[in-house]
Amino acid sequence: MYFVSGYRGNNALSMLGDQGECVVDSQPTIYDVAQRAGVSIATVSRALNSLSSVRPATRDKVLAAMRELEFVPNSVARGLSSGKHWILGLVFMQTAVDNNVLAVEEASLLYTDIVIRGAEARAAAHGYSLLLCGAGENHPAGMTPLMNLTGTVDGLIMLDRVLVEDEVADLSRRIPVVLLAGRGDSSAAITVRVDNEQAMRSLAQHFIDVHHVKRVGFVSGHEGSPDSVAREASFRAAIDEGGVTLADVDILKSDWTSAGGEGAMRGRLALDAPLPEVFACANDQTAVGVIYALHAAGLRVPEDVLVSGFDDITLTRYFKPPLTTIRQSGSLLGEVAVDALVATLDNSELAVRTIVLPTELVVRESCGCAAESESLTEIYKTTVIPTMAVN
Amino acid sequence: MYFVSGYRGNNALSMLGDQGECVVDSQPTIYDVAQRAGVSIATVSRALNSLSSVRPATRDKVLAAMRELEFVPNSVARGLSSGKHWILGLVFMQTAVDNNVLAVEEASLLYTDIVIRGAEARAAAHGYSLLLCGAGENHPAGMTPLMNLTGTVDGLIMLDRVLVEDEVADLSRRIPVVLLAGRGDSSAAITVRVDNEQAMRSLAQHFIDVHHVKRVGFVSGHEGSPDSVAREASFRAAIDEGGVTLADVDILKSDWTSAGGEGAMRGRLALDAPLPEVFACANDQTAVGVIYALHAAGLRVPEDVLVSGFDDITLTRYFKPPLTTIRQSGSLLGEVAVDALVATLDNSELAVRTIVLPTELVVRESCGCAAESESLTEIYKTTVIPTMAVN
DNA sequence: AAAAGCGCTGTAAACGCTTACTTTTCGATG
DNA sequence: CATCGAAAAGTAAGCGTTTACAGCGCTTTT
Repeated sequence: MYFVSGYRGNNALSMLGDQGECVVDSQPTIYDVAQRAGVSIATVSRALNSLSSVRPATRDKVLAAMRELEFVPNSVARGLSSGKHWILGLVFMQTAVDNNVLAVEEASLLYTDIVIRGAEARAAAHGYSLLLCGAGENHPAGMTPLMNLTGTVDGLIMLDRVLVEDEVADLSRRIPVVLLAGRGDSSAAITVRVDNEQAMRSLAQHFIDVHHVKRVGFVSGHEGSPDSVAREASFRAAIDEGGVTLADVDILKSDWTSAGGEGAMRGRLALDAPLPEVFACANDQTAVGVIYALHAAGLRVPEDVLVSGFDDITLTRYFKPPLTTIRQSGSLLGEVAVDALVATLDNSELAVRTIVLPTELVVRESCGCAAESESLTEIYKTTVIPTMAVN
Repeated sequence: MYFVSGYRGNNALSMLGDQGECVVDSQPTIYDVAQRAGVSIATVSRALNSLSSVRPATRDKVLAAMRELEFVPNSVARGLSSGKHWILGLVFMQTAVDNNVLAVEEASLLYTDIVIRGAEARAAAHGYSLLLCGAGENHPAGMTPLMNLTGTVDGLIMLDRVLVEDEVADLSRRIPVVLLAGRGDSSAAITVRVDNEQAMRSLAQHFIDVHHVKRVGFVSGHEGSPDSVAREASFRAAIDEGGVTLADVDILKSDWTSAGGEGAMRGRLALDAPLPEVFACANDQTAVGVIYALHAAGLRVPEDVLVSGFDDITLTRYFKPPLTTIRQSGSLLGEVAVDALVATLDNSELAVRTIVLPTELVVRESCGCAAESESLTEIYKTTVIPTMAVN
């Protein structure tokens, strides 16, 4: 039996009945547990971390005391002491949420959210929580909040190039950073992205080889978004190779949203110039808006114009016509990002600096293929996914 | 000029060039700043918190030192010391994300994500970050991870009744909790929810008064979900009052997803019993699936059967037919939840324990109203939103 | 039987900050 | 110019853990 010398604890279970109200009284600490179990705080800590060298009998005593006191370890204190926080940060573009709520709710939604969910699930599997950090127009303060996270999270995942290269480098000098949907040329961080090149190439080939189009159009995502830029460039490249026309007038600027796609197409229709045979859209929502505008103008899809999307969000399967699109797995993207980050955290070294995920062309009716071919998905599996030690 | 007595710092700017790699060396602390500025750490802390009583000249010296050292305050240490973490936790139902990724990606998506985004934006406005914590089938560990968060976050927002009342009470004994989409009967926590009753009542009235239906059906959300239960009960009550029939065979079980809605309707159609004139669905995705199944069976909407949704997610506006639905603002829900939580954190006391947000009936074509009436939205504004001190 | 080794456990010093309390500084006053 | 009081700055004690190091009681070795 030992006597704890510098005992500081003060709150052996003060569980004053169940009065329902939120009575936040100070919680028991390892000092309380130690006292009750008749051991030192070091032993409590060791038992807590199921570390080596605690005699079973002692461990049981400690565990019992913890149970009796309803002890919950303070993860902040653990974090301060050990430098490990078990929290991963995820930074994403958060478009303005103001009074005009409903008008903007959709922007870039869906896809980003699926990534977030994939990341969360995987993080949880590794024992981490996910700290969300929106960035964008209505999150003004710039780098400061991100820098402050630096002491809270163990690593950072950044979606959609929220920062410029220099800022990423600044950040990654403090903690490991994984970039999502970047262009893959960051020297400061690991990059995980989807194979936009192969995706747009297969789409272009499909249009050319199967539907024999001679003239195509493209509807972009949000200006400057790396994914949008990559998709446009890759599509153009493949189209050029095929000897098909992509006129400037047929490259429409949108913003990832249905409303944007609708607006862009209305604008194009107003020009009264002859339309291309097909519009490839930077994502599914845009395609939905584009088709809506075409319908409104009395044009049929795919009879008069072909349209394709990107992402394969679930809902577009239920559209009329069902959307031909590129399937990419957002959750996989999030999962791989987390795996890469955790691997970095564990090994401090990763084999590859860039991971490219495969896509798949999903042929449905909006490109003019027959309804029966819906389940016929031509698969263009691409790049290697480096196997990473998971778990 | 002072000499710091117990100086512990050790890393005056060790910014070894820019070698791009992630070199995580120990960061400067207030001790380093203090030394460089020739003051004590207390003064540094006070300058950092722009607290009273720091002479401008001194403050400038300190700030300059911080800038030179690229000092970033360690928020974990601040949290441990002050008990304030500037992090809010948000717990949500995370449906399985496994190999069968694409099949399940949609479930409960969209709406929850909008809530999350609203919460994040508002939290950021208050200076807080959002810590995401998924719960559900693939997040096994039960209460433990939530309890552990207790020392990390200042408060908790829980979506969709992830926990039973007892568990909520356990949690709220440690930190303030706000419940979302609950039934409003928790004594342990503040509840924020949408006015399902008024919503379903106005929908029922519309069907009865305008479309003179005699027999209706309902397609539920995920079993046991409080929102689904509330919507079904309210719809039934309003329908009963109107003297209209809601037969058991016309109450279909679904799960918030399009696939679920489609499956449920296929099952109903297989019965070969006469259909009701209208199916009210628990959310928009379900309605999309239901319409899909009806179309597949050669039935027209709204000519043969009327259909309505709930949520007013953006994409359903672009469907054929455009969906009649109940608009609720997910981001508002998230924002109000955060406001309520922050208010609790500030005042330790809030006027109301339950906040009910209004909904709005949005009449489009799927209920049989003319296309022209699309923008004619009958507004049934309901309950009071208690004005909360924001900012 | 003393020395050495090993397995547990205790002590105390971090971790990086906030803050109560104390001391110094400085301008104003008589 | 000494005195006083407020303002500014310093000292040190936490906050709740982890962990290096030390110590104690055994068993094993010689």
